[in-house]
Amino acid sequence: MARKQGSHAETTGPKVRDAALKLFARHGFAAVSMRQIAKEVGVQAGALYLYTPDKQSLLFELMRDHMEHLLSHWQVPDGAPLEQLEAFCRHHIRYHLDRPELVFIAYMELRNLEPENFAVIETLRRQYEDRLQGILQRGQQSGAFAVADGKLATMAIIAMLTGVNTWYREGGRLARADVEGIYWDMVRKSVAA
Amino acid sequence: MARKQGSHAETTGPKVRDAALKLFARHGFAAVSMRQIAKEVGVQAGALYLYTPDKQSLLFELMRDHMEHLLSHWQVPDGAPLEQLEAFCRHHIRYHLDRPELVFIAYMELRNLEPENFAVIETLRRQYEDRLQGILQRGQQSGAFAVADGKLATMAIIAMLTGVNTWYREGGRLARADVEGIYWDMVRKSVAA
DNA sequence: GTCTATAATTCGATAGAC
DNA sequence: GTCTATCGAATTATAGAC
Repeated sequence: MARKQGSHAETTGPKVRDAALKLFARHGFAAVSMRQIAKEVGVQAGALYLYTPDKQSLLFELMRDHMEHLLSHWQVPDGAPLEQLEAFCRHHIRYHLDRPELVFIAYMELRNLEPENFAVIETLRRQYEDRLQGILQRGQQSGAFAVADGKLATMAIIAMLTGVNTWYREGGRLARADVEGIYWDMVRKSVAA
Repeated sequence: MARKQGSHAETTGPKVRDAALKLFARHGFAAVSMRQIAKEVGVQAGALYLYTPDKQSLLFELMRDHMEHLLSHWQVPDGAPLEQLEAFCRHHIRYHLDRPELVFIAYMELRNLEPENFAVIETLRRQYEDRLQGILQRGQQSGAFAVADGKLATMAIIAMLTGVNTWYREGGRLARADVEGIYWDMVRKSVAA
């Protein structure tokens, strides 16, 4: 417990990732130094390079894993477009409220990605948007929705829902279930025929 | 024209502000150096300090001026809540599409403000949100709107509208007037009784 | 696997010449 | 009002001891 040196590969790896997540979310990628991350982990700066080739990879892997998990964690269920849209909205809010730091980084640090990394993240993000756009499109065709422009409505709904992370605080006036329900009600009405 | 030295106080001051605006928006406050700004302006780094006491003031004054202008540029008009809400939405979109860089900075660089500067900007932002919340509250009381939670609806609408800056590109598929109209239609329905 | 030490750059900000 | 030069500190990343 008191030793300052030794082998901790299994625990230090995740700790580096967690420290980077926390500090990037709080201060921004560019404002955080490798020494700050090392201090948070409890090692010297040089030791970080056993777990990441460089600072950029630390950011990219956080964002890529987040987007891939977002995509694999939820699929559009069978059913009517209205039910699919409700499932999307509720899942989006729940997932984003559960991971405020990852969500924040994924939206704020795009410009700090090197071009090839940026392209990867953008492709994943586009896949997520396409799921919602597909739901809206099928609802439009079936007459369940009245959406003047599918792409605009997709971006509008995602922006509206993701905004929950800017104001919602645990233990506040509204419970999570309330928040989910109220957002869903607004989305439902906004695309209603 | 070819001289590299001399007096340019009247032109250099605004150029410093414009260069900071452009570079902060593109790369982020923390990632931009005073030397980069100086290069963009066409002076040496030392000369910047004739126009700003430090880098932080450059950021703060951009954000403060933006928020103050947003507040003074538009007031809630007399009329029914529905008309007020339409005016708010259309103005918000128009104003934000006209100043994408300032809007981006105002939303992204809050965490790079020193505490006292942050407090000033937050107060201004809150004033803007309160205008919309007031409109929704009066509409709720008059029966024009059905809003389950005024604060949530305020944040949802602002997030949805501000999101236009993430995807809209001049000369694209939709004209500005179309974008305004479609967003307004979604907002109107989302709070409809 | 972690440490210490350091190379090579870059940073914000200032001093003083012109 | 601008430039050059520079201070002092911080940066990413690496080398080599243990």
